Amino acid sequence: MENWDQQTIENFRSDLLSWYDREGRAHLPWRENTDPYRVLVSELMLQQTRVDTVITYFNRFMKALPTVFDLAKAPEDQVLKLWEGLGYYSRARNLHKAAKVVAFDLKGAWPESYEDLLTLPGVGPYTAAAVASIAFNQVVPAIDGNFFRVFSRLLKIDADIAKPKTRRVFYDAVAPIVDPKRPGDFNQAIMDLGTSYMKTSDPDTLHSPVVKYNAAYRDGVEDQYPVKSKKKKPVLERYQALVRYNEDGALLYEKRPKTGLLADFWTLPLRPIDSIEEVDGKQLTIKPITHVFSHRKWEIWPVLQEETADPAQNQRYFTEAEQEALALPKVQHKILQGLKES
DNA sequence: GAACCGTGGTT
DNA sequence: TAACCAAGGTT
Repeated sequence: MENWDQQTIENFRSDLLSWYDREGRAHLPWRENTDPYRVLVSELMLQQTRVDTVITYFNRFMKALPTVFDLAKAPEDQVLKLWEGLGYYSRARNLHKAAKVVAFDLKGAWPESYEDLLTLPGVGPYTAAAVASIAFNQVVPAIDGNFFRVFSRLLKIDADIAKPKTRRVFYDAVAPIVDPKRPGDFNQAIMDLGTSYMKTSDPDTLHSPVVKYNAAYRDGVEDQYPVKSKKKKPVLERYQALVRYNEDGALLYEKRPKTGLLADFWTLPLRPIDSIEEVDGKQLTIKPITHVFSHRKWEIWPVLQEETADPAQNQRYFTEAEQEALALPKVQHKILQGLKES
């Protein structure tokens, strides 16, 4: 691992920030100002999600709920509808909870320190540091995937970034490097660097504004960084989706459990099947509907049912108009699309 | 600390 | 296509 002296650190800050001032993504909507509410909403949305995807959601969200008080007062249905399709829905519920804490418990007085921000639901080490530095000028490194990638290459840090304890290694190495005058811009500059000249695949390191600080590139081993162990592949699960209409043409849905995957969302009733032979002649599609989550792969066979008994306690019929007003997960939209095409 | 938690784009 | 990746947090 490299160790920079004070002069190198100061030169690095200067080169990084002058590049950021020239070529940083100042146009991103959440960089319009440093309102902590806007910063928090954007950071929650950006967790494990691409910038291009978030832009549309962010603008729509801010237009519907412009202040932390608007969000705190909003019904959860509205928040989830604004989040529909973004995934990781606990983020939306935690953001809603955090807004209630700030608006109601704290009367709009935002926590400004890293430690205090960490207490908000959905706010972990990265997000607390991002909000603290961007909105409140606190000098802390916002260690995300970009940060790991950029500094693993610059400093040749060999620790596996998939391991939780590695965060500490990076924190210790980089905390002294964060610019004390412009910590928020420093962190955002690292992100911009990490998605441009120092992106994951096919980087353009030679033309990077900080190429002269890049130890991995200097030594011809840049492609070995960051060190990251592999994820496990999603496990296949097969289901029948029960397709049942009532006399009004409304479709039967079932509420998912309050915890776990797609917690508390409505989908068609899903019944596990152990083998393909269990799907009988009533199936509605030639091919199954497939959907991949982060750790599971669903294979779904829609099967037409007769309207028989009354809906169970966790079931309800929804008309088409009611379905459109609901926040539904992507996999449910896929099922509906599959039915329409059959 | 490993497993869990969505979705869409890229290789 | 399967694997990998993208501004992580919670349990």
